[in-house]
Amino acid sequence: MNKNDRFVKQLTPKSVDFSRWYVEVIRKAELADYAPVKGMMVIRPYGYAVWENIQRLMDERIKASGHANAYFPLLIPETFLQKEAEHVEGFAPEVAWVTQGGKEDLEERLAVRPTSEAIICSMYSKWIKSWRDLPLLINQWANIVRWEKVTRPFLRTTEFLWQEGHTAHAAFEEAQKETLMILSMYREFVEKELAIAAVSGKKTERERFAGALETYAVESLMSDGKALQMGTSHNLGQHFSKVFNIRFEDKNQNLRYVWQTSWGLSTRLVGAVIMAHGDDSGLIFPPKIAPIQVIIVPIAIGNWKENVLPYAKTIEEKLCSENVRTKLDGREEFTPGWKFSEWEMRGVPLRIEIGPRDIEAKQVLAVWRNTGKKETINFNSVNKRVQEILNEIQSFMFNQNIEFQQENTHQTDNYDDFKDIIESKKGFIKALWCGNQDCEDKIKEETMATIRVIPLSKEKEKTQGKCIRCKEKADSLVYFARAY
RNA sequence: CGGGGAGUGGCGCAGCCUGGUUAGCGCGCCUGCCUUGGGAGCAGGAGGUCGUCGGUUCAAAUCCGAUCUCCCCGACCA
Repeated sequence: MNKNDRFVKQLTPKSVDFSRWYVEVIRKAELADYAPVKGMMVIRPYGYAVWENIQRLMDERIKASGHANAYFPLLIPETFLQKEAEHVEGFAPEVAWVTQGGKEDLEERLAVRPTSEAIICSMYSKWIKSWRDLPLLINQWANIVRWEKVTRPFLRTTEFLWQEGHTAHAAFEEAQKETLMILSMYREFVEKELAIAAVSGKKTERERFAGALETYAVESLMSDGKALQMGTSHNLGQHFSKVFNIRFEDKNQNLRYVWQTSWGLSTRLVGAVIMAHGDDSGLIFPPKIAPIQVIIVPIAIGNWKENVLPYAKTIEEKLCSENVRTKLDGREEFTPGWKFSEWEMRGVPLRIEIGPRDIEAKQVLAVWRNTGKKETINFNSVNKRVQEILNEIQSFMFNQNIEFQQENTHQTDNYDDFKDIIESKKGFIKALWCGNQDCEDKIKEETMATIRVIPLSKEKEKTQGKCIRCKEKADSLVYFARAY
């Protein structure tokens, strides 16, 4: 067995078995581990660091757009959940219930929140009395429990972490504006920070959030060609304000119900980053969210501790002082080759090698994780150049993902072609649709593809024609895909 | 929740069909020496009531039943 065989044995190649690669790389890279309760996982420090970066970058945006963070209770009385008919019907199958406190049975059972509309609305009805109280713009970072039948680490777990924004407005137009503002914020976040190309738009009635007037979503393609919802933004209309009695007196002394929105994105995004960017050697993190952006591997030869290590430490300190997340791997028990593979598997975007030859030449060797490209950098310009390279890697990864999305976005007006593409090539299919839910259901039955989004910017000329399946007059051009 | 597969030291597996010494192998781990520019080598060592509960038996990792968890494929979802 040669060295390469041995390496391959450690991680199922992505190209051979995508699902297996996914769960293996999560465990080997120590992102997460399974917990004893079905569908629950432990997010380990390396995985949690990714979430913390996502959280930080998202939180900045949430606050910059005028929202404030708050925290609402984990447990929701059953009667609260039941107020909005569609809401309770939608979530009933996956709610976990608390029925006992200590040894006493509770008079009313309590839901472990599957989402917080009910509890937040009940509070909003107390807080909102006047037009002066609006808009109310609150976000919370919280955990959520949904008793899903099938679970996968990060993508769908029984408990997950997310942010959920809940806003209340005086007019429909304001709520709609908020809904779409958040939608574009999510998309910008996904593309800029996660380096994943996205499409955004409205959901069909079938895919709409339980209780919402309209649901919008950002969707991306994973590298197996399946689509993943990256974030959703809902215009709740007055569905909740009417049942929770959230009213305000306007400037003309009329009593009115508020218009609401809610929106969220979750730890699922960690899974998205894994699936969108990884390769046969393991993870590849976009620099913006990488827990470690630069790994320094000293080449341990001879009395390297005297020759090499001090230089390596100096470089580490320099980069850290510039807020580049840098780690020096000075462990003596592993060879450089072992460390190379290890940090590649763990997705560190840039590796810096420094050995006696480099010291001699007053340089370091930088190696790109995504392309394998190598570049020598003079000692004096390490700080500047490393930061440039990290930016280059970020945009390279994004551009590459845009290309991937383009290559895997097909368009057809022939249903047989449609079936063929979904089966063989996967990816997005842009096709005309009549707007009829029955047709949408049939397409799902026949092809397992669903409508991911109806793009907002309708290109008028393209929406003219016939529905891909029923051949009735088309209502809109939509994105179909098989989805997670 | 339906169909399929799997649970044996940290990881990957063999053993089970046909019950019977001390449950074995590779990797990892610990100690020492030696190495280190793409997963080094040698020597010694630690670690397992075989997922859990119950049954059959003189005797169970092995046979039977139940249950939990994981993986894959469907129906449901961030």
